[in-house]
Amino acid sequence: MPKPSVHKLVPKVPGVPGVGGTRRQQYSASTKRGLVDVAEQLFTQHGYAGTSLDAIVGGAEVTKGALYHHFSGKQALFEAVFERVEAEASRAIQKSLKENPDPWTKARAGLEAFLVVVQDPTYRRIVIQEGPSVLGYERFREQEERSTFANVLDIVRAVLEAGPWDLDEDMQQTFARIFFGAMSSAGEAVAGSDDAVAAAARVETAIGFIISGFQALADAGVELPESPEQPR
Amino acid sequence: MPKPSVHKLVPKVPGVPGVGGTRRQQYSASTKRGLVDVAEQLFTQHGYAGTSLDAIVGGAEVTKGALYHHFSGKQALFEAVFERVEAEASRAIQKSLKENPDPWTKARAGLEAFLVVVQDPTYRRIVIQEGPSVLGYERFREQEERSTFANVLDIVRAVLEAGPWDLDEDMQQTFARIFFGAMSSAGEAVAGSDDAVAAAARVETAIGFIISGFQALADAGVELPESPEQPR
DNA sequence: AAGGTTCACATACCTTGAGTACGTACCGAG
DNA sequence: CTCGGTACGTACTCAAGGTATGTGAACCTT
Repeated sequence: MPKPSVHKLVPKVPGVPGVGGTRRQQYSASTKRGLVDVAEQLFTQHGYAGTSLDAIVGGAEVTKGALYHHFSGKQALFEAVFERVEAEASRAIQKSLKENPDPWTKARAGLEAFLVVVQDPTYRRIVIQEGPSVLGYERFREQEERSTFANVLDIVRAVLEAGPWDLDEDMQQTFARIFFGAMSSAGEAVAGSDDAVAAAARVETAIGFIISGFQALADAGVELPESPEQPR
Repeated sequence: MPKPSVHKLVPKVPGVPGVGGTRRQQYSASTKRGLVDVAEQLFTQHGYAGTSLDAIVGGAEVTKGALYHHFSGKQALFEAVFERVEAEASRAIQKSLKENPDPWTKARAGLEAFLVVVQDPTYRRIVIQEGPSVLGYERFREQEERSTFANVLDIVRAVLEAGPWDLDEDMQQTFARIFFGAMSSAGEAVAGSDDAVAAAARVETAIGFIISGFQALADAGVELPESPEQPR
């Protein structure tokens, strides 16, 4: 006795198609989204290894057949969750960067947005904690490269170009990496703190101080040593 | 037919005990070390999830009975590996800090040592990549707190005390966190680079520049905003 | 409108691997 | 010498990821 479809049947009106594609496509996309939703929730709560596929398909009220129809396996499902979480975080940060032409205030706004993102339990668990292990370092870096890290790189470029220095691409990337790591670690400290508000204030003070150091060097016209040439 | 012992029998001389305890204790410690050795190697190569206990006990030429006699499970075995890797890294860094009384040169020496450590594939895989996921964030942080991070905190304290600022404990911790994250991320960039030497040089240039910013602020006598009071 | 085709699942099964229960040999104490 | 306990080895259980195959509903064709 096969289970009846859980989808509510909507009458098909030929001239008025649903928002996207045919009914089958809509239903398919719906169950797929449902799986990712449940997976995101369970992965956040119990981690990757601690979440069984049975629990996921049970929560989504489907079976493993559905899961393996949409995803090649557990890891692929995690990757879908990962991408969605990363994308949302990236959008949140970019949004805060809009309408901040001045690089210095832009940097501080970005920092603040990043500190908010990194306190989201889902982002912490999926991206920071489980991401490197589940995806492997290569894929993890690839994903970050074109989302959250891209934002940081953007900010760092703006700040560096405000100074008297002329840095090549590698050097800009290096500075961005350093600030990205600093902000990640700082964000973790904030999220792990008893008093997140006070901790966030401390972080902003500290990084603000570092930025002030940059400004001081910029004002003093201090040169940066040339990026060492690659002897190939 | 139970397998015979693999241990080479050494004659027991009552007056001259082996370097540590009785023969049984030596054998026991030997197999335990063997398990950790093999586990470290396999975890580094194939990751935590990708390494089966059968492979570990096979490599160590024992059985699961031995493994579960010494460790409560797979995670406990990983933790033993983790602690050893962390301890070794910490010792390497501390060694480079000896005989560097000046805080600024001490900071640069520590940075250099850290960049070497973080290029070790074992450290990268066990501590950075798999650590947070396998141990969970709490245990991971606990472990780091009293090893590698302690070194960074030490350095940061020395640098901060060289300046005109009087920072409370929380603020010192915050700065240490930030620099720890910066150095970790920078180290990963170095390790993931095609030309590790050039990348390391860039990192040292960049962080050196940041430190210069500190020195500039210190020389100018710039005050740091007071750490916000905890309202509770 | 009827029929066939394909997609979107459901069901049943296989396999791997972590963990457990229990048996046994060897070391050490008396 | 023997007796107790430690340090394993052996055989099993069970959970969980993955696979093979069946089935009905939706789409397309005429």
